[in-house]
Amino acid sequence: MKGSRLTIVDAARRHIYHNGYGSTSYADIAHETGLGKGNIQYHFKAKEDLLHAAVDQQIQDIREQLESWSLDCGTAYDCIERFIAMVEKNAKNLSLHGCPMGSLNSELGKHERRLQDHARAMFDLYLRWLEARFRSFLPRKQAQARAEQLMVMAQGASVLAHAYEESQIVRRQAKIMRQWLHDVCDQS
Amino acid sequence: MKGSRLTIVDAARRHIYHNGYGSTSYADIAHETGLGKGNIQYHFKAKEDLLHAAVDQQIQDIREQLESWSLDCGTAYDCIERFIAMVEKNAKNLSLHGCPMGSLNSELGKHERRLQDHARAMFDLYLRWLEARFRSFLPRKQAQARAEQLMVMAQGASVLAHAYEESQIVRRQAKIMRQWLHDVCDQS
DNA sequence: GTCTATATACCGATAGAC
DNA sequence: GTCTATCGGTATATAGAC
Repeated sequence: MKGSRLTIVDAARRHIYHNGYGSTSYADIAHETGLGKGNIQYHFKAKEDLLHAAVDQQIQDIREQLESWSLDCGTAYDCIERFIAMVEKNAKNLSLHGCPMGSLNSELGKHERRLQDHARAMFDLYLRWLEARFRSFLPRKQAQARAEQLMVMAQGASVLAHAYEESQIVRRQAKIMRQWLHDVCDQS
Repeated sequence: MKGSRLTIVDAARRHIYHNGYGSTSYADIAHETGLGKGNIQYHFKAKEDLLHAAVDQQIQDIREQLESWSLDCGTAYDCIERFIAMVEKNAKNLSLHGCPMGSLNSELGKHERRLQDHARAMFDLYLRWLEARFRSFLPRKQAQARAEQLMVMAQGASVLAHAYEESQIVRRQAKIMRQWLHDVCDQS
């Protein structure tokens, strides 16, 4: 049995991912958790607090994910391919709801720049981790550029797949990313 | 002196692009145009009508843009590079507000799938136009894949540039797109 | 066509009973 | 901790005066 607070944050993450932050209300979370609206507001006085908690938990998940990849994978190449495999594995959700990281940043970037500063930290985690892997076989500046390029491909695939509600777009782009990664390694 | 209706649609396009559809109200458009709220609602009974009109006008703009590119540019290669040049030229706006086409589709895809069906038509226009240019030197299936890949890069660059409010990301990716286009032509 | 006024609903936030 | 009740603000939408 987990505490109310964690239940609320889980529901908030899901609802924000599926409907966006602006279309997420206390009433929605109350309905989804079965708790009263006042209870949600006892734990999170302001709506912004709810978002910060949801982002914090997601950041924690990403940290653990990247750590486990670093341990599991042998070479830097395998690590980066693991990232691509993650994108491909989530093809269905990406086509249905977009990327949880990208779509949240897009929404908050429009008119909640202060909150977006926090959401951007998710991008930082992935980018710095990818850059560190690329640095095993590339100079610093090139490693940075390659990490950025891979993230651009992943985000672009998510946007297009979501627009067309077509998970095959993600799978096609994952294949292209693998070929690209292979070529990048060859050239080094 | 242009009519009220056109004034309203222009303001709606700008406001929706800068703030998102969900955060655009009749009062916002009234304030931005100097017209009364009731006047806006006389021309557009439902808020959805306002979005449809804004999207329709943007579709018209895209059509004219693509037509003029087709006339101006000599080779198919030049046409495609013109698309890349457009992305690069808009780097500043993309970093400040995201891509008008991508961010609108992302928002509507979350909880307004019906309206998103209309917004997706903008993607269709660019993708079909790009595919037609690639077909000058590639078979149908490959041309389709290349058009999709280029759009993925453009959208990904927009998302990342918007998240970091950093227009240089778009410029770096435009350079990569040009190199990619060059390689694609070479291989054919 | 343009405006004011109003109906109705939902939101975030707060106060207080249990 | 959990809930109900309520306030103030704002949204879409409608009715009607000019």
